[in-house]
Amino acid sequence: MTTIKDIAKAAGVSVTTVSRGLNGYSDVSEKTREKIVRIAKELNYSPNTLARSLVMNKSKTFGLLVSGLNQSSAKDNITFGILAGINKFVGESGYDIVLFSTTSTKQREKTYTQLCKERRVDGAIIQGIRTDDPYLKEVVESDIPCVLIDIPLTTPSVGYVTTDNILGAKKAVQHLIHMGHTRIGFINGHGFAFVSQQRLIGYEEALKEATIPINQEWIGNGEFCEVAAERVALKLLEDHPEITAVFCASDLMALGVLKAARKLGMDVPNELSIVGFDDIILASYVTPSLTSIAQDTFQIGYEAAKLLLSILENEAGSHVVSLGTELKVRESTKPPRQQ
Amino acid sequence: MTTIKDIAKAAGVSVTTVSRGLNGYSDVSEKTREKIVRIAKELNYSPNTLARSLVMNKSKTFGLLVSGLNQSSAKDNITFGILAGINKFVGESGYDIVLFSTTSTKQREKTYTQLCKERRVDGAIIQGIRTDDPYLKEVVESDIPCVLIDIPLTTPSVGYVTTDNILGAKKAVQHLIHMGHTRIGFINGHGFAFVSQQRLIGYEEALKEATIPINQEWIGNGEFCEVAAERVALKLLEDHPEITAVFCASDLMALGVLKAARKLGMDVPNELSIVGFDDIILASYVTPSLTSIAQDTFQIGYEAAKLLLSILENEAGSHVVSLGTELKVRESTKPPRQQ
DNA sequence: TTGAAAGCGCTAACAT
DNA sequence: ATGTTAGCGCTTTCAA
Repeated sequence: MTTIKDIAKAAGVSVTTVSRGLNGYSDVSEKTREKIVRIAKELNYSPNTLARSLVMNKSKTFGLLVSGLNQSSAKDNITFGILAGINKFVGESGYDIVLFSTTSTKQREKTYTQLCKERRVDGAIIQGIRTDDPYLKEVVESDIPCVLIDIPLTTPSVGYVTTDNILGAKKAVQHLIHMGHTRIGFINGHGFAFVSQQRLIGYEEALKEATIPINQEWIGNGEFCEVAAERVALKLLEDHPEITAVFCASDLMALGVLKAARKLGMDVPNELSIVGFDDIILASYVTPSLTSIAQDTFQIGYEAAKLLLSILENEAGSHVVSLGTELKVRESTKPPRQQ
Repeated sequence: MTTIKDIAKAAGVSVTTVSRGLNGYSDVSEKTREKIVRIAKELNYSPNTLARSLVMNKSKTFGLLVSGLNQSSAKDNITFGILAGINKFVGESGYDIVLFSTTSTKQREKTYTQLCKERRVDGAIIQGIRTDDPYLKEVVESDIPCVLIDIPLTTPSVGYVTTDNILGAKKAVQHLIHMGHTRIGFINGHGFAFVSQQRLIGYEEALKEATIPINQEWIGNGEFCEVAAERVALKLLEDHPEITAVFCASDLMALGVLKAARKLGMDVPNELSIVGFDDIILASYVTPSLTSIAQDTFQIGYEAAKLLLSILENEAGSHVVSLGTELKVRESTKPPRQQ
């Protein structure tokens, strides 16, 4: 493996000069610089980023902690979208990404700070952890630059990217209200997800503004999981046949509700309207296709990486990025039948 | 940032002893070892893997070159599955993953070898490149341990993981033949994909074995792309109304063919049977659901990482892993109508 | 414009 | 069982 030492020897200069020449410093004569570059090429030289990072104390690396990089998340392409977005920005910026595997219990023994310090990442992006995750405390306490996705937390070194979940949920429920629904159920995720808290607020606000009373019995938690949502919806719809529409905090759960409705012999959308959230690919392909609140996961990832870089470079500016949503009206919603 | 030097000072021993103690060498007394570990914990020490990697000349890192980590690959979750599989294995093995962003043209200026050498990865996994990609030549010429996905190439340091695409394609076509189809079209990917070459062989073998003549005019290339496949299928089905079934080298393309059939007013499966490949999530959700040859992308990723580790550790054994497929019969295939 | 020397944090011969 | 020393490949004062 060629080193700058080899180049120095071949060029008859010192390693210092080689280093400077290769890094484009001005204080090296054009002639020697050219010579150095030529020899480096001849010798097929590649810089050793480990050595460089060690001495420069920065690695040009982002650490990535994503929870959804596993088989069970294949159906909702959220993690993938975020990953792709991060990848895009990072490709433009000269950084590389280290994927921390936090899936196994073994790895979970390492703290967030350890993970970052060991690999000497310049910053981290965290997605998919619950608000009660111990990592979060570390994120705040350490001064490692970090961008959280969907967790509202800022310090001088920490920012976050999220979607306007309140407004998104509101749009969904308002869509139902405008169609004439008043008895609207809600299958939320779980209380430890910030997005769930927000979407609940949006749900409640929409109802309040339409002076529709909120009925706690019509609200359930589906753990962001298709089967759990199906189970919860089954009970909800059986216990409360008055419900004419259900808003779900994720499309995956909406799929579960769809199954529940089918089991109960309820026609969607004629007897029950369903609105999802996320606009996953499946939403437009299932039958009936799913009305949903679209969020741009690719953009979320892209903005997260961008924000991290700006924090790293001490740029002034907000540490918060909030993205919009879009209501996609499809076949799963319809005005309620006249009674 | 705490270093072993700090620990050495605090413990009143040399850095060597600290290093040995922390790494569990036997030639250090239990008493001092305990002391060292205790102090390390007190000082909140994290090893600097950069320094360690530099001196040990290995980084406990796999480099990942995947082509499909972008927005346009969201519909087929192949890249995601592979990524998740790799992630699983890697999480169990103590390695970490560096995602090389090869999306941008800028990055593309760096050669494969440069990418790997700069980051000093111990090995690489490459997915989604074409057989005419210049990277491939480098993979062979360099002695960096590498596992290719779906590209049959072995050297002492290179292995590959693939699916039995010949048999897979054969199963698909045989399924159609068994149903009574004899005029079977084929929408392949493109000639620079190994899997396409294999699937073509499988298609031809199945026909030959059934003594059905091969008609080159019934074979087209859809570039593994939904819209391209739709276009190609449109022409194919118009020019050759005798065709009663189409085998597609990917589900995404099968979706395109489905659209083409719809445009031509052909009912699937009554007037046209369609078989796809991959068994992506969408396959079972579209209407009509898609008969498909399932391959396990998660397993591919897992096996790739596993194989790479075994190559790294100089384990004897084959450098080739070939996985099976499974025919999933759904609604898009049916015996041809009697004429 | 160039070079000598120090040092980033760690491991590993080679002593003792 | 422990310490001394050298060195991994690089950048960066400081001096010339």
